[in-house]
Amino acid sequence: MAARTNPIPSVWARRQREPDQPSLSRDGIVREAIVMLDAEGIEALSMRKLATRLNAGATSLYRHVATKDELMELAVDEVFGEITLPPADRPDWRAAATEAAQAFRATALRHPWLSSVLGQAGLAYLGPNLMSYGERLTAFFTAAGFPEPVRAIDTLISYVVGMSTTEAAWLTTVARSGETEAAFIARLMPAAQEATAGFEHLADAYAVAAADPDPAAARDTKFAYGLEVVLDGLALRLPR
Amino acid sequence: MAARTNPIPSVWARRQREPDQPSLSRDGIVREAIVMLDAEGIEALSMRKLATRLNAGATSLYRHVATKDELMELAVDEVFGEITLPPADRPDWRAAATEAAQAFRATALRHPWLSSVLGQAGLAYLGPNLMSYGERLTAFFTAAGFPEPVRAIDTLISYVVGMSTTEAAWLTTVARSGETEAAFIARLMPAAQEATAGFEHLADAYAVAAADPDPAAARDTKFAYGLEVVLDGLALRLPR
DNA sequence: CGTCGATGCGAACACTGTACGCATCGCGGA
DNA sequence: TCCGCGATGCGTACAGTGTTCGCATCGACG
Repeated sequence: MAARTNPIPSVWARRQREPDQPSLSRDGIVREAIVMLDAEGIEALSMRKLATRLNAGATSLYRHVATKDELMELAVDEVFGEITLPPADRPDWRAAATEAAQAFRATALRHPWLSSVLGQAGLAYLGPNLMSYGERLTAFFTAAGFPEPVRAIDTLISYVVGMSTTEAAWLTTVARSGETEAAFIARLMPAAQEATAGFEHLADAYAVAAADPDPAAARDTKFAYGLEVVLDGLALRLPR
Repeated sequence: MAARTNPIPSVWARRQREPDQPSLSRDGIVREAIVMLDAEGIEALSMRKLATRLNAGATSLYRHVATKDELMELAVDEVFGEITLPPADRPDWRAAATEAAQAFRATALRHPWLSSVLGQAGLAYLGPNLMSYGERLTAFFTAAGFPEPVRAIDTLISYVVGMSTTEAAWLTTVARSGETEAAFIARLMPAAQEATAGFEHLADAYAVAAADPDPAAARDTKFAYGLEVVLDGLALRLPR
């Protein structure tokens, strides 16, 4: 670090530790990967591009991460850490479940690549943040008096995962088009009309959906509707 | 095929139409792709390997299919065609919905790669078989008197998709290990115990699940439980 | 000062999806 | 009979991918 007076050229070639980029670290790699995934989508993430962003050589990443799949596992668990749950002593299980479900959906939509990874790997990651999410959710349902709390949360998060991943995939398609959601729907309508020709119920449904001026709000209420359905069904399982 | 006596070399070089392999066709390509996907998983499917299986050159496929993504779309819609729905005049909406849900799950488990594709592309494919599935499902709920049949089926298939894709991803992981499901679970237990250390509810749940002698049956009842929950919730939306 | 484990990285390998241009085919018209 | 012509097959090539290997360099410790 001290200025050496030695004129040997190798001095200039010698790598100097950059203070703002404290070399490579597992966490740094994962974090930058998430930034890239959010910004450019899952198919744009390559080890080489990621390394370039970190001012590193492509293969240096493999000192901190065994494989790209492992990197994705770490990224998934990292974003699961974003999900904030209500405090454990919340008395109203229904409000708590609603909050938990909506928090999950919010992060799934904030990181649309998540649905791709879940489709390939499922929820079997065993990462600490996912574990803690499951644990706290189970605690809510146990405290509420559910006889089979694990079954209950499996049902709930199946719904949440199914709706959120479908939604995220849709939003990814929209984003790739570069248009607003409403504009994309409008452009899609001719194809949809042709595809639903002969299917009267669907044709109606598509027409109604396409006429909605605020698609994002429509998705919100659609999610909320299904969530209420599931919670109603679960409430019937409560003793008394 | 017949032994020609003409010694001109070009005769032997001339391509002979194989009768059993009636050259390339879009349907044939899609069908063989599905066979490969089922047998070796989604990451094993490459255009070159698929072409080799069809006794074709790699780039010949592009005469019938614009891109690999398009091929996957076609494959997805093809397997949606496998889903058999109960006859439309079935009076009991609940039985019909159960059958439809179970049929979906069955094909999702028979073609585990489907969940990967759905994670990336969602259900926005507009393929004819998917359309017809949606149409007939909507018809059931409309006939049953649901005020918002589209909302109802969105909720139902969100649950079904969420549970089925998670299950399919799990089964893929198991299959890659080459072990039976029970053996794989047994081998996973140490890691799971470590991962759930400090999470008492989860630790219990994992221990109980690992002790089950028939994991496949356990998955069946888990799916059925959640399905009943959703249908109960939906039943509350029926007038009267 | 010398050594050692950890870290970074350039080159290379085996693949991938796909664009391009040429060869070949069966067929309809002159 | 011959000629063209559109459809089909395919060899080559390109730009990229994840990952392995072996070498260079580093900071810390004896």
